[in-house]
Amino acid sequence: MARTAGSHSDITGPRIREAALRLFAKHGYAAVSMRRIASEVGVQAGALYNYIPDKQALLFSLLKGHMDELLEAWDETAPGGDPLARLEAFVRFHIRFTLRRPESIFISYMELRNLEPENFIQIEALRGRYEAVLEQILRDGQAAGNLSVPDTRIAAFALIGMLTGVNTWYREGGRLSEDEVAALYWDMARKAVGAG
Amino acid sequence: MARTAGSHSDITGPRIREAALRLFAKHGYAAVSMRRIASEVGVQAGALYNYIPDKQALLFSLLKGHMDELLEAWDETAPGGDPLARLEAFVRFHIRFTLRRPESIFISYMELRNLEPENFIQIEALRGRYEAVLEQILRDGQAAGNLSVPDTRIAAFALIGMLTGVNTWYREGGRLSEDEVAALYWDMARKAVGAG
DNA sequence: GTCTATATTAGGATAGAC
DNA sequence: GTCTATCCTAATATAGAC
Repeated sequence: MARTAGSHSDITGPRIREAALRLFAKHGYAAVSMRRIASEVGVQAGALYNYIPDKQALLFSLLKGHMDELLEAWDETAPGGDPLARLEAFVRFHIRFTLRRPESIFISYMELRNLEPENFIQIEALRGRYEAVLEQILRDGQAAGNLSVPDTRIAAFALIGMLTGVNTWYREGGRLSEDEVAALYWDMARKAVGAG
Repeated sequence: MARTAGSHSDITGPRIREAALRLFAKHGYAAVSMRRIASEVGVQAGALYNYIPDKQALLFSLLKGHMDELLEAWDETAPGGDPLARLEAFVRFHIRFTLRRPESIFISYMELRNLEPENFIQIEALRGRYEAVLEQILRDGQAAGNLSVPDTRIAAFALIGMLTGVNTWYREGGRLSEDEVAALYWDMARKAVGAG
């Protein structure tokens, strides 16, 4: 949808972020030029700089937005009570989020190395908070005798790695629904932490 | 170690590959220039082209070399017999390989998107062969009643994701030895597939 | 707010001297 | 086999017209 001229401040900003997210996920931050993003949006490269100060800020904004959204979504979802129920909620939440925001999940750890040091520190801190959520659930479950893992910290990493890996094979419209995928992963995750 | 002149064909070739592997893993293929690789090796950029036709061929060569090495190493390691023993061997093999070749493992799936189509197809085929190894073990174990997973294909992806994730936290010289890490992961992997 | 035009820097790759 | 020098292309970012 090529366009010619005029003012579209309301929609251009979001469209820049959408295009950048999609292109960064597909080709990588360093491989995507500002011209290419602009072309996807239907403007010239110079117009992007009405919305972002530079390319790095665009990447940071996408990652920061993703992590904030992830943590807020969990805070709204998180149940209390039984550690095992909380673990199941976390697993299903993570799978659902990963399936619905595959590009955000993808760049949020693929493009960490392209963040400048200050930005990297901020994103890493948010990531750490998310991992700590799972580790706390595992610790509580261990203390309550609901489950048994050799090391709560490493078990948390192992579980997140297992769950996030769904991105490598899942394609929308495939043989399994979102709920079926979540059920499969919950079955394996539950057993992995000795709550079988 | 800057150098000035002379002929070093025996060592320059391998050093180019080592430098490229390290830099690609740290910063990403697209973010690393040929000049930077040359600088690490201690030659000028033009000299690289005595060893490789272009940058893309360098990336492909690294990924191809890694996958070949991975598959050959497994063929030499793979035991026969009991599916559960084969599964344990696979888990320990994968953890050991991942810990010893973190950079190769890292770029072998981070840089897939920077491969040109023909090259991508080749690497994907090799990756598929490796995943098929694990899936066959799971199928055999399922048939023999050694283990129980909801879906052998997805369980294979889940396990590989879990195991490869060790790269995100393991640092040499940390509190855990390679064998201890392998034991932790084997414990979780074994339980995850219902062979607890 | 967007365009066109451009300053400036850096990239991949090659040519020819040594 | 490596160096220096360079071609050519493309990148980020900015300036000024509309």
